[in-house]
Amino acid sequence: MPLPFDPIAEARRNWRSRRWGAVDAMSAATSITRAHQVLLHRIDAALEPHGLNFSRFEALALLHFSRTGALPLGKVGDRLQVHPTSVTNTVDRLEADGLVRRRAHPTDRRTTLAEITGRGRTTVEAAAGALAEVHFGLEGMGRDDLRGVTDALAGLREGAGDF
Amino acid sequence: MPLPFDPIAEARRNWRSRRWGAVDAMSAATSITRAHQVLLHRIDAALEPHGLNFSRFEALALLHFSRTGALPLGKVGDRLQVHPTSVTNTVDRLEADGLVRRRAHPTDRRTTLAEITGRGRTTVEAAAGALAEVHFGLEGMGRDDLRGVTDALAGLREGAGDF
DNA sequence: GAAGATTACTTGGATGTCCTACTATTTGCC
DNA sequence: GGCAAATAGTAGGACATCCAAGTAATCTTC
Repeated sequence: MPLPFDPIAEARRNWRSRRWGAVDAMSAATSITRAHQVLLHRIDAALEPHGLNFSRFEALALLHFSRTGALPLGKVGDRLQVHPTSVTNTVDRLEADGLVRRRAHPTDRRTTLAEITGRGRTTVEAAAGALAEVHFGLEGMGRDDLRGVTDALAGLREGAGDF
Repeated sequence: MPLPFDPIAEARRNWRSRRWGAVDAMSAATSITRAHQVLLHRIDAALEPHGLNFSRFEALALLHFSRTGALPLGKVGDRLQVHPTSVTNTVDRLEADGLVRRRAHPTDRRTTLAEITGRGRTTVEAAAGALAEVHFGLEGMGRDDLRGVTDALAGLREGAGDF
């Protein structure tokens, strides 16, 4: 059951009346936090029938797109912007499910490659279809809003040193 | 060290060439996910000297704003859009730190109230200042972008049944 | 060419979130 | 009144993420 008011609009009023400052940033940060929560829930629900969550889907898609179907774990972490230990965890699970295989790097024995399997490829294709069907949990938003949000946040990502 | 390209722009190219669909939604969802990660990290870093994380700060601010300084735990969860068990966990920690106190509801014995303490109020005031100083981790974004993002995501939140 | 620094990955531990299931209390309805 | 249904909070468990530290291999530099 919905609240009878927008909680972020209410927070704006409170912040303003206390003169706490950065009201627009507070609103945007809170909106992004909540949007992320809603999105992740919807996306994971769409992926659940395929045995994936969003992290594992992203890793699998990255391998699927790669030239040879295999990448060093470190590269996966760089591209998905997650901690090395999270990559280990993600690949552990993908490997246990038979969607990915660990392989030795041909020349650098420090490096482990994650290689997508045939089952990994069919799974990620089906999962991508499921995500597209639910519009990544963003069903209600129009193209202009989608692009507006993406563009506005690109500056943030760049400022964070992503690219 | 930054990537030599925007990973989301690269993902767009891959999705388009595979005809996976919902490219704009994919870009927006991925942008929001990453933005959330960056934001949360910066916000928690700003709050760390005050012994808070974002969840505990939000709960504390909500109590601080409330008329009597006390709210049922359930109301806190509704307003912050978090699971009841997360509220229990959050209040456990705030109580252990002496920033909040559990009290019995005067008439409904099922209900527990969380009441902010004097130390809770001084802490949340200081923490709010720290957050405003770093613009909630959104330093680089202008007012128009901040408002644009907030407005665009309001529809999503409403569609999710928040209000 | 050998020692020290760097890089790649994993392990173990802390945190935080959610879900399911449970107890206690109150409300609704006949 | 009394009993079923709903509500409030908590405990226990699963899962994902990060950090710190450890091992192994490679690179750098003199």
